[in-house]
Amino acid sequence: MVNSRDVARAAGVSQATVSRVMTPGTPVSDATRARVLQAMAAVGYQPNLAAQTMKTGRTGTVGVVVADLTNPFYPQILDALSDAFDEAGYRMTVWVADSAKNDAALLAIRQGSVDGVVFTTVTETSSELHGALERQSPLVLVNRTLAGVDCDQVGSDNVAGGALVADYLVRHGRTRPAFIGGTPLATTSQGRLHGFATRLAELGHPLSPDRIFQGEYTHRNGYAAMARALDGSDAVDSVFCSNDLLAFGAIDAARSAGTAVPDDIWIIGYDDTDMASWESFDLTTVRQDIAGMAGAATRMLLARIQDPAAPAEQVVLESRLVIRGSTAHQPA
Amino acid sequence: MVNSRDVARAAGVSQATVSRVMTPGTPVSDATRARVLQAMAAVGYQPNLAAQTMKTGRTGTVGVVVADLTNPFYPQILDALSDAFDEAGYRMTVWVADSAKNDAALLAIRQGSVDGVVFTTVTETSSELHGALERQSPLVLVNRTLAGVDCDQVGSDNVAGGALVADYLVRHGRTRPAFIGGTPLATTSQGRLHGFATRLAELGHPLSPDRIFQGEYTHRNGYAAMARALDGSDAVDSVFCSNDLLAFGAIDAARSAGTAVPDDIWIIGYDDTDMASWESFDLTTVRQDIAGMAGAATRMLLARIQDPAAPAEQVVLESRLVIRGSTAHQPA
DNA sequence: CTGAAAGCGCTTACAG
DNA sequence: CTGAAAGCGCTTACAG
Repeated sequence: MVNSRDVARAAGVSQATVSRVMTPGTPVSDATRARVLQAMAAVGYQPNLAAQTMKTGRTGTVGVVVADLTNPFYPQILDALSDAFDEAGYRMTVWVADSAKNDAALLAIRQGSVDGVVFTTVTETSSELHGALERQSPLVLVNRTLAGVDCDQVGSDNVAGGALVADYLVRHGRTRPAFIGGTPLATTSQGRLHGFATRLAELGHPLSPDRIFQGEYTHRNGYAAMARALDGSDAVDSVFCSNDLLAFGAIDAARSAGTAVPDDIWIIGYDDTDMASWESFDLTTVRQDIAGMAGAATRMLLARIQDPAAPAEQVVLESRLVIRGSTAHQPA
Repeated sequence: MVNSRDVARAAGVSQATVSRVMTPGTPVSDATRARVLQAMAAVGYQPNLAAQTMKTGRTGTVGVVVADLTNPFYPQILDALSDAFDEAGYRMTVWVADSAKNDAALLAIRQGSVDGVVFTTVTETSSELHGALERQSPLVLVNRTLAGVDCDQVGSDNVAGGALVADYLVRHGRTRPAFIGGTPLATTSQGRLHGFATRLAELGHPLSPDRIFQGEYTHRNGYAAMARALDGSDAVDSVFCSNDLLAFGAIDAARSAGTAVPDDIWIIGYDDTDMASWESFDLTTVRQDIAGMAGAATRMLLARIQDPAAPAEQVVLESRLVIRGSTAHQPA
């Protein structure tokens, strides 16, 4: 591998001058700069990142932890994060799924292989996480957030989102809804259920416990839960799924059972992933501003890397209901 | 940040000894090792990766370039690659989409920020790629491959896959098929079309040019192409889409147009992504062994990193047709 | 504006 | 088995 010393030799300058040419804001004469740049091109020089990192303490790489990529929400947020970090000139190391990866990402900060980490999928307050925060490791929680934890967080108002759905259903006379949720460990699913159930109760149509189904955020579970909901003795007239993936499964189950959507049953999802608007699903869903979440997370992480001691920021994005064909009514 | 010198001080040994404790196969007495390990734990030591990289020339990180994550094929292969590299103890830097990212990944090898790169989405023979190969940069092409390029490649036999579909359709009397393909730049789509058209001609039912539709690999394009195919004056009785995502769009278009699948038209995809088996699509498709591709690519890249000068290996995986409800017949 | 030199935190011959 | 020392390839005060 050719290094800055080789370039220096070729250009007839010192190694330090080569380094200065690469560092914006350092004084180098135009003539010298030109000679060095030409030498760099001639020998095919690329600065060694490990050496730069060792001197500067910055890697130019951030970490991102995503959950299960079979949930289209994660590819979409990963895509948006990729664009944003790319724009900022950062590389992105990705850890996919399973909770052990959260700790791997935190370890990476300590080992100096990333400058900071975005978590899209925190499920609980681990001691590792607390340790990282005490060490002022730059990290941002996006999507799944943790109440009472003092760190940068970007989420949407899941409670309000759940309430939105309750309002909409009751307003249109759908007073016997079921709830199909993700794992209770997911703070997103918790919030959506809470907002939904609370508002239903306020409106005089409390959600009965046997109409609450919870499991992993998978198509299969959405399908299975819907099959059970349709099987129940008392007729369910609508289903609120705590994400789109579950709703796709629910729609498929309804289709298999010969239950018409929306004639016999209304189905509502959460996220507004690209697929929600596909004709196969045409899903009414609570829209999350995925690109907005990614943009805010990126901005916050980069700011945090600049100033690890700054006060933590919490961003809550608004969500809104997008009405499509899996329910029959336009909003009032 | 605590370094190995701090640990040495705490353990009452030299810094070199601390380093030896971390390096398997180096002689350290049990007593010393124990003292050092205890000191490491006490001070919360983590070795600095940039320093290790500078000495060893290895980063322990590989790069992966994926295209558009809205195509479920890519999340699936990314997932599989993530598992495989994780198992091997490597971190994974991901570049998402657009062809400029291929060059960014090649640059990363030269800068020493990754030890090697897996490309899932090469579209053409760029000079950058050739330069990288001359430099013996460790890289593997998976999924999209390049004939005549001397480097490690893992693909499936797209020509045979296309022929498989032609055989199947003609055997069941579907002799007026259309082809909906991805961008002609994608070697995958090229091969599938080639195999399909060639076999159709051999069977006496040549594919007419006005029944060939090509565009980006998106749901929208699958939809639009199907709409045009259904609109054509001469009746198309079947459609072969060069990936599942296009086929999902095609199914949605048929659904919107009131064209029954498979009664009026048969639809076949390629990939066998998870979604292909969802009830909404129930898609007959050519199955690619995605996990097998990822496993082979990982194995080959790690071997290449060990020995950059070894002869290149080309792996071609078999594909097979998975019959589902978007076509009516079980295989003969 | 430019060079000589120190040092980031490791690994690894070289002695002992 | 262990220590002292060199060096990986940069950045950045310190002189001039």
